[in-house]
Amino acid sequence: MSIQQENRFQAIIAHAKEYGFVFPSSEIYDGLSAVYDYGPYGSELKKNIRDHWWKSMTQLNDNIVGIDAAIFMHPTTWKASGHVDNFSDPMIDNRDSKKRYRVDHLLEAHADKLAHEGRKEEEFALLKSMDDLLAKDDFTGLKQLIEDNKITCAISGTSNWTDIRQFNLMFKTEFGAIASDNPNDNVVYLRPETAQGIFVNFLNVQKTARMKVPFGIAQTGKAFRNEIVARQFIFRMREFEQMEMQFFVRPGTEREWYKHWKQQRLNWHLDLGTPTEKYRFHDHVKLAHYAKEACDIEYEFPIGFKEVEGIHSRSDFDLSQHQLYSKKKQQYFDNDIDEKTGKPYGNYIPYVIETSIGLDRMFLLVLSQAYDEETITKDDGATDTRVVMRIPVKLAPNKLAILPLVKKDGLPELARKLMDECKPHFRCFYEEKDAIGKRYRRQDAIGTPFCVTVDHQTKEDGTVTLRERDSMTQKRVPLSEIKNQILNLL
RNA sequence: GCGGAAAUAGCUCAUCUGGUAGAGCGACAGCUUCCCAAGCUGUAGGUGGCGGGUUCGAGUCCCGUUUUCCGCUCCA
Repeated sequence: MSIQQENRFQAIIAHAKEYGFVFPSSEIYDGLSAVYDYGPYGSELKKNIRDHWWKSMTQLNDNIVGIDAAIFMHPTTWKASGHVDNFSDPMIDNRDSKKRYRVDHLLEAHADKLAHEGRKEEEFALLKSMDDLLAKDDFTGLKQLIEDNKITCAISGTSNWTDIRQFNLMFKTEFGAIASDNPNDNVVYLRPETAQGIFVNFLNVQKTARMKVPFGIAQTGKAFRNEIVARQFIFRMREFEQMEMQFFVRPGTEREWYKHWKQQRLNWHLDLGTPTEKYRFHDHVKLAHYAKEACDIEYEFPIGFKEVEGIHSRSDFDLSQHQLYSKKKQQYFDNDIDEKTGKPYGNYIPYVIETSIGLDRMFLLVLSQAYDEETITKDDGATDTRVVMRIPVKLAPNKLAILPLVKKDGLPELARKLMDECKPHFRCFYEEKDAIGKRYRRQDAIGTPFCVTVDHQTKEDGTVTLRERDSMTQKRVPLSEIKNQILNLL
């Protein structure tokens, strides 16, 4: 990463805070690591991104419907999905090599070694002790076990171990107001992904909305993960928001749908005006256990190319797992005629293509793409810098600023009238303080695409100046046409 | 997690070798102003990250701690 890019990232973070887009969480208490709050303009921008995604998914595709599942889900959900097993392992670090190990892996490796040396009884004893201690979450005992067996790090060769720590990637909380003797009785997790809320509702949605495969279910919502490293601003947060769509298809057609959605999703990004060269696909070579094909859409952030969205061909893994754990059939009966057999396709568990985009990452993408420090030369030859957020019109927090040139001679009254006319239709901002140039710059800094200035000529011929953010050009437009002109651009 | 650096007003910074904190910008109020910020006047805002120590006296020296940034590490 170059110094210039580094500075640019810092500048964007500072700008986001100073202009009410993103604040560190609980800042007056020194903040909460990897948690952020969205301010007045940030919350508008975020909402606009979410709405834009939602509309493009559900309104523009008649075979996609939305849901809003709860963050709390039955704990078995996460056993079925594999999260319980994969997201909470006791770990230990070797202080010399800085290498981190899963405790069970470390002990099992040692047990293997014992087995190879023909010390079967010791092997079994070790594994049994390990299982007992793991079941009790006895980390002190486990560390003692590692030390007693003189297990060393394969890299440093030393046994200079840290204490054992549990890495809970999922947040746990207690369900029910009454405490139980066994705390495990009441455990629920804050969902680490929104997808499972879609999968467990697959049949509810299919039946009630009378959907036929292929169809999709879209959802936006918060998800929670304990990230090990908390850095990189809102790119990596413990509480974040996903926008996911699971598309259910007939087995055997997943390939073409995967390709379809891969292209569709890239088009969605490009449609916002971002140059193609800022995007690239990253096809996964190593696939997760459930995946048949997977890729990321990466955007060139100031910190390099990073994943914004993932498109995964998940096979029937999720629905099959839920069928297995819930003992409820997750099948769909397909009445369409299979040309090969002349009969309906019949019952099957659909395959799934997932598109999953991080709303907060998309937000950061928009900020990164929009932020610009521009040097402009004035009429007298002097130079000046302008910080402008070139946010796409449809995403901008404010669409229009309405500014009387001076706050007298009846100009504020005319401006207020326009404000009243426009504000039911799109978000407007009114200001009569300070010099007009200063007000323009303030709007540039928060990405308002248009400013209308009411001046004395308005009183004579009913026209105002409409000033465009990116080019700073202005033209005279009849006051009566402003509302419709802006509406046409949204 | 390890190593390094930093922390003074909303922002950028100053306060020489310890003597009880200041500027510019910004914000707010008013004046002025007929189209691209930095005209005028006024106002607000700091227990100098937090805790402890040395000292007659600490923003300044020492220790601890927290947070942030950088590098490495880790990452479903």
